Amino acid sequence: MGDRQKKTELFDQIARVGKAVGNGKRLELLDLLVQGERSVEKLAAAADLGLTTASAHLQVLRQAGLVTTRREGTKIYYNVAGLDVIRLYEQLRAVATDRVADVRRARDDYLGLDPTAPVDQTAETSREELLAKAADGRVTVIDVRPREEYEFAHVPGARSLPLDELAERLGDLPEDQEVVAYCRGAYCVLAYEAVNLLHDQGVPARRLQDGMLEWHLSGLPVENGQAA
Amino acid sequence: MGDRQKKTELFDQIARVGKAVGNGKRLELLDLLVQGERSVEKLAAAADLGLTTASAHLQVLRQAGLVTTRREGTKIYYNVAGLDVIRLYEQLRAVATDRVADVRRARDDYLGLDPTAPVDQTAETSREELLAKAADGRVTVIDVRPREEYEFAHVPGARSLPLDELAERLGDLPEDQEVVAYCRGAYCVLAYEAVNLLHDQGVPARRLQDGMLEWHLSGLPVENGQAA
DNA sequence: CCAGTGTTCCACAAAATTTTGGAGGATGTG
DNA sequence: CACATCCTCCAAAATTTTGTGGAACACTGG
Repeated sequence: MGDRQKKTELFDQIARVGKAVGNGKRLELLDLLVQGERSVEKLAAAADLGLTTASAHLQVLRQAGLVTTRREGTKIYYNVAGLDVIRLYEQLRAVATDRVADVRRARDDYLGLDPTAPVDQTAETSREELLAKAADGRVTVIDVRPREEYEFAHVPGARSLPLDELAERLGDLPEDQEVVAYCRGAYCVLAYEAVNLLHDQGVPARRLQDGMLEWHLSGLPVENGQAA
Repeated sequence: MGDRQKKTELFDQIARVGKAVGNGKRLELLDLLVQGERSVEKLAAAADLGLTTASAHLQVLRQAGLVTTRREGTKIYYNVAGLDVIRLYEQLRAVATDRVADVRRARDDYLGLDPTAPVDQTAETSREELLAKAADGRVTVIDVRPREEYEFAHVPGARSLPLDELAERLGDLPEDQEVVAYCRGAYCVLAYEAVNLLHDQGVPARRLQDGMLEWHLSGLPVENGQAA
């Protein structure tokens, strides 16, 4: 009971899961999968990887139990294994952001934020605030992610308006109503860009704090299916 | 905003934290540190590592922001950086246990459990049950970890009775009262062994569900300091 | 200031992971 | 059945990580 060799074996086994999240590309794949299932082909393209390399990384994630697969015809769709995996990913991101200055720097750089500028509180809406306003119909919520991700899961009542199409479909938005845009999560640029675009057009717009990932983890309800 | 290179850089940075928990020996070190601060020397001995190897692993953990150091005279004590790190560790362990059959096998093997035998529910006490009984003074709670760990943090009202000393100090236990033993956490063997030993001596004993790690994460109060 | 202890830094060899291209398997289509 | 598509498996090359001694460094006590 409890000898050296078995102890090492146990920790090595757990480390397999750690190793799986110990590679930037695999985290990127996981980040994509959190938004919905995808084929190997799509994942490879989105993460800028060769097909075989992507496949190899996905095998590592699969053997660590973090993702599952589903075959449909000739394609194989990958998916995160469950909410616990999303929680692990989020916790990893939280620790990284809170504890490592380089991570914050890289994030600010990626999001194009000026770390010296004070955060503009009025540009963000909390989840609670959004729910309250949405109940009264006082706000238009737009999901600026690609349509497939919207279809997989979205904030109840939100409309799909992918960033690509936003500029040409400004007319679809109701007049004189505040717009709240959201995207994948805390590290997603789409909503930032959407809000900038809307502001340039004189539309009063705000960004939802974080995004779908955190909405999910908060245990808030989610809708799925085709756009209305 | 949001170009390929910066995205890769961001995920690679986050992966540094993932890599840190992607090695069995580092997990073992983390597991020790969760129970309290320790010098490099002690850590190396406990994890069965060379001094320089242990030091190297600790550097990786430190650069990932998972542990902090404190100098006291000639020694350097390592410590986990915060509750968020413990939460990450626990989440990793939970996912590993739930999602990977090999992890469960390794755990059962390490703990000496028979995976085919039904779990003996009566052998375990939940945290809630323990708190209720402890309030009435109907139970003797013993902490069977090494004394330093007890001193660093323990369940309020528990007595320190390290497994090493248990056999010779049976007389210290009050007669005719149930004994509940606990140790480090779900993967710690000490409490299992303590309960076995007590049963052999005819003492009615049970094991606390999980251990100090989970107690901590449940947000329950903790005491520290010398043994009473 | 010197000796001694505890720890980190450095450099090298060993081991593991990642990438890549090609072969091969499963499924669907004409 | 032949053929196309999508993906996995395999093996070799490129890159990282790990383990291990010795040198260097920081602090303490004399």
